[in-house]
Amino acid sequence: MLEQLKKINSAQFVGIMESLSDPIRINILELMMNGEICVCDIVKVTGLSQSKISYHIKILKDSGLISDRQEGRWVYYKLNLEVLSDIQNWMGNLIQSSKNKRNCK
Amino acid sequence: MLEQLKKINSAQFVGIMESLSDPIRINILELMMNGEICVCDIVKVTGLSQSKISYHIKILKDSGLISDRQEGRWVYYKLNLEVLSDIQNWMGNLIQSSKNKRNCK
DNA sequence: TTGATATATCAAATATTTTTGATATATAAT
DNA sequence: ATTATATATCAAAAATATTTGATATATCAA
Repeated sequence: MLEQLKKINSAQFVGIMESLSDPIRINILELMMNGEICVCDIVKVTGLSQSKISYHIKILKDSGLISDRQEGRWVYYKLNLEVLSDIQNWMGNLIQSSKNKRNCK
Repeated sequence: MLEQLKKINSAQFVGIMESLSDPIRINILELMMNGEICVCDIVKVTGLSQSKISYHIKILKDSGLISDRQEGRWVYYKLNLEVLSDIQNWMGNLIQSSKNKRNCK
């Protein structure tokens, strides 16, 4: 099946969608658009508590959307663009399959 | 700003991600890939309770991802492909901006 | 070595989402 | 008119997710 060529499956997709389903996390991702950022800078910019930011970052990391790199006391996080592309493709597939199979209208 | 040309904003994006963050709802969307489907058929195919399906369908509908059409006793739902495209574009923008702004590596 | 900073984690409190079973409404069939 | 079917909605219960404040660990600076 062509399906098996897909990089992510339905369960992974749900996991990533879950990690995107919160405004704080979207905000964090948007901050990462400019490249790497450390936890303390996210805390400063957002004004939210450190433990709250750590909590949300963990969810993003567990879903695979971001990855980290430690440098001394700091941990820098950045977007995993490949995973975002996978999601984009998954949606593209859904759209395409729908268009092809659509029988009426 | 070019930003204003975007079809959906960050809040709408979160709303749609929320509606995608549940396996039952992804399952329902996948069923809609084949075109319109009524609630009772979703109930039959999934084996889940009718009120549960109605609950999840409402979330999908409220986010704008699906739309409905009544025919007699039946209500048929279908994917809103334009909204899916909007989401796909939103991700594309995030990816592109990230690539452009990325300074290191 | 002592003190300060960055981050993660934990348990308890809160808040939100989901499930369940019951009921309501509309449509159609007998 | 009565009965059956499709769907939506509601309130209570159950399940999950998030927030909060405290504490632990590691790194660095003085």
